[in-house]
Amino acid sequence: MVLVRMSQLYAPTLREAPAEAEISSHALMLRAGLIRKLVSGVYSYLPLAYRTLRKIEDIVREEMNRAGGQEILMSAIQPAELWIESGRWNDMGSEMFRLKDRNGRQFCLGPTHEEIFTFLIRDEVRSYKQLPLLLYQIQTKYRDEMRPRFGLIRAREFIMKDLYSFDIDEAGLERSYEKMYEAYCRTFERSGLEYVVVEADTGTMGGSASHEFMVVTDTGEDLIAKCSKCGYAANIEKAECVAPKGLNADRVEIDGENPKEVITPNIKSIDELSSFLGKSGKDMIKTLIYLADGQPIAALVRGDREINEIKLKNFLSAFTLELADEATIMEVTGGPLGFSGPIGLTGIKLVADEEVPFIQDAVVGANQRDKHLINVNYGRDFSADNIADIRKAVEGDACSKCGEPIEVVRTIEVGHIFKLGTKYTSALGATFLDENGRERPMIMGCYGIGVTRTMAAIIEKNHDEKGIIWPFSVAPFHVTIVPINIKNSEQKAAAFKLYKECLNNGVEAVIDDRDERSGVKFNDADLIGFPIRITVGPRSLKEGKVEIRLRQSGKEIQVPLGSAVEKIKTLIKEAVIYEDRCSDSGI
RNA sequence: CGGGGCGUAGCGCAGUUUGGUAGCGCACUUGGUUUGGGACCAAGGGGUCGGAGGUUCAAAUCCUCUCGCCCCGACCA
Repeated sequence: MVLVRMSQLYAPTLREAPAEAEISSHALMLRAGLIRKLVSGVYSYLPLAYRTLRKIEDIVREEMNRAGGQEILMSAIQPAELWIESGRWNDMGSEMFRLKDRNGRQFCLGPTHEEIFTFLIRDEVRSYKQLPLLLYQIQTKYRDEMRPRFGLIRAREFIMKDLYSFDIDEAGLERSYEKMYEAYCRTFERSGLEYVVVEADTGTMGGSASHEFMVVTDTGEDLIAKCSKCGYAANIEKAECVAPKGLNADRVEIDGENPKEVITPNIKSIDELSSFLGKSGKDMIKTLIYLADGQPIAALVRGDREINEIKLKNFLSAFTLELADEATIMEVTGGPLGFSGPIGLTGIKLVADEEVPFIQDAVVGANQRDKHLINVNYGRDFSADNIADIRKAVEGDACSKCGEPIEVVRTIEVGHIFKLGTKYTSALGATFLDENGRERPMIMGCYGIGVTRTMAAIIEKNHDEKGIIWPFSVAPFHVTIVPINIKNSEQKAAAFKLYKECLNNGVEAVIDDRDERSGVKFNDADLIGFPIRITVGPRSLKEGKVEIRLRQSGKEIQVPLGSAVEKIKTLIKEAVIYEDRCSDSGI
């Protein structure tokens, strides 16, 4: 190991955070000299960051290998042909960085690698005897995000571990998936990250099941619903809502007043309608006109609810779903935007949320300008073609598993695992011969961990007002040795002696040999977040001692110079015992 | 892509309303005094004011176009 002197280390720290950094992890990575931005969403990883990234990668690597994965490395450049074969050349849209070679042949910078992994194995793997096969890489991915943000949380270039499993049947996929699930848990535990696993939507990846590994933090981009009682957790896009009970949706005993027109001048939103009529949004039905694969449909939810477009899209089995423009609304409903309602809507499919039939004497749009209808009841005045769970879950909703109220919290997605099935293997012709000599497509799974995003999430979860607090397992260095005054020969000699001893004992250390005031060095140490700081100063040195301070707790102890390294080794071991235990559990 | 904001020294900002030829703090260099939680004194270096065009005797400042960056939204393995 080489001497690392703070005076030489390229870790330019900043007193003030650049104005562009909005969240702690981003600001701290810039301030602590971990990263610098090249362009929007593209960053350079400086020595401290790169050391941590390699540590995270090593943990990932160990866990992938343990689970039977074999590491390979593929190019970031991929030919368009394979994406055209899978149908995703168009599906990925402008999120894909595309380029052409000198002959005009089209390529992309890989946003993900299902196609080329499948291509890699399709001609070589011919027999069930070669399966299961788990291949992975840790590599740079490119996505031209429409809105990069939060530093490394949503970048356009990022490091990712992606593993792909190929199995002979569903049972095999199930086993591979379980292994990966387990490996992910261990990876994040070892990285010092608290996480929750949630059920997730499979999105454009396709496939039957999927789990996301989420880190709960106020600055996260994803919302999840979780139940503290039974532990059920799901991405908000996926979180099921429980249909209301008690009332019978097919009730016939409605004998109140008939629907009546009311004049609602220029009242378009539920809020406006609510204050105009003095009624709650709960007593209204919101009717939204969507284009599903280009065909207009009407979606109905309670006035105070929001449509979950993912649920609606999945329910309709549509490829695309978007709100209809005003012209389409006029054409379909006969009225302008803001006055749509279910009564008299003909020729288009009506999908109502499960709550809709239970709204009594509801307010709905009249499909005419400035008019709404009151006293509207489902079953008597209108009915829907389908009733389905299409609303967004909200805080306090009943848990779909146990009925207790759910919590909605913000999270960062650090890992995502999918059961893909045969979507890619069929499209790309990755087949094998089974025991009976029959040709079958392989059953595929894919499993991603955002390495750079994980680093950001670790900081997001482990910092205070002074800076980063690295968990031992991913800290760029375990120890920083700080001589109070480097010009004092006694301190300097003691500090370097200690430092060499650290190196000889495999303790990862730096020495802050800068001719700075102690305050500057202490503050930088806190900012960078070394788990242990050893202060070599006149106070304790006159008794032959040095001070060991823990970043996490702020606890400080004095130990004789001669036994400092032993003490540190013990401290590191204690922090690492947990990792060992974790590594030995399970399999 | 829609809405909003911002581009002036490495970082944080003032100056723009009312045009007159660029400034503050931190950082940096040199010398000195200091040295246990971001020292002090002195002397310095560093900016085609994002870019292009225009108006004007004169543009950081006014006009037009353009590029970049950030935030909110829509989107997303």
